[in-house]
Amino acid sequence: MKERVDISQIRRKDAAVFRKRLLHWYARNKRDLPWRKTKDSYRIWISEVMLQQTTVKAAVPYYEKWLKIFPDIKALSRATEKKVLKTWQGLGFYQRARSLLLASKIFSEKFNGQIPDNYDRLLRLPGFGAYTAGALMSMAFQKPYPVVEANIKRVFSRLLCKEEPKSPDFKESLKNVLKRLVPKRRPGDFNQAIMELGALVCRKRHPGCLMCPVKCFCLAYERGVQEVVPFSQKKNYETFSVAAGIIRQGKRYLIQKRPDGGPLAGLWEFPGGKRLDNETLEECLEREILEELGVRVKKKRFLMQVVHYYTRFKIRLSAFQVVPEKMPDKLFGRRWVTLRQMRSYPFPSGSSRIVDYLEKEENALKGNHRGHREKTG
DNA sequence: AAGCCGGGGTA
DNA sequence: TACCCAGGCTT
Repeated sequence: MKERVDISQIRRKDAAVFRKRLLHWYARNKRDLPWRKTKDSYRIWISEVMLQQTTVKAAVPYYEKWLKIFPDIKALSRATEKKVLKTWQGLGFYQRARSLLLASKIFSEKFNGQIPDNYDRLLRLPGFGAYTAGALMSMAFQKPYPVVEANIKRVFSRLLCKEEPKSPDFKESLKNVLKRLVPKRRPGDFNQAIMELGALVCRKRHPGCLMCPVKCFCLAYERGVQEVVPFSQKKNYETFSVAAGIIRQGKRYLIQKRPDGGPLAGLWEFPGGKRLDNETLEECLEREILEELGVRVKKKRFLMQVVHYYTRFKIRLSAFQVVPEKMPDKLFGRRWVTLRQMRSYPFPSGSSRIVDYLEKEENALKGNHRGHREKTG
């Protein structure tokens, strides 16, 4: 019986077979994704950053929208952080957006408006790690650099039948294996082909081994353990209750910017905070409003509630309409804004659903007004 | 090495 | 509901 090829010690001839099968499969089966229609390094960069820890489906509409607003490096480098965050709103990991803006300014000022064609230089830029630098080098500049990300880790943990795809050691050894496999011709297609194989065939659950072009290289498949390699582990969720105070003066609402460095930095929200173990939600609201704004709550009315899931916990966010005993005089960077103005401010997804509610409520009021006038007039 | 950073898709 | 995703950065 023919000996299975060990992909980590692959010989030149077998490596050629592996590449050929993979690229042939890719040419016939790749999805029609917007960033695959361009060779523009800026567009490829944007797509790679958007796709960090983000599914293709979630990234596509943001990619289209982003390029309309910031079509090139120059346009991005001249944008405000507020506009950049607003465009990114809902995509998560907002540091990515800030890093894009920072790096675009560096490209404009130090690299003649171009993305440098140099791995070590890229690696020093904000938002560039080993993956993104390798992706740009191979996909935008056609240089044979390997990349290691979630799909590739899963594909190779099966090919090699290794169970620890999260350890840095695995990542390093995988890089060395891939260095010998990445071809000088079409390195970007090769890297994308493995990722596409991971997304479409070598899936996390229910891998489609029968249609896999490289199953003859796969140790997990040979042993029949492709469903349980790599091993996954459970996480536990914690729930936080959060109270938010909606304070209005005429048509304007009080909003505040989340502090730099913390979670959701730079995004805007309503005053409020987490409920402590020893207090009710309404006590929490009163305490937070007093702590943040220095005023006591005179009247409060429950408006609505949303549950929002984060990666490691979830929050139950309750919005109250609040009338304070007196309007806060020291705003410390807070702003009074109308609902129309609020649309240009970036909000976290949970809070933006409160904004949706307020808009709906205001429209309903307008509707009643018109209806009333028509009836009486 | 481990924790943090988000939101949406998925079964 | 609990998992995961074209990672980067800090401690």
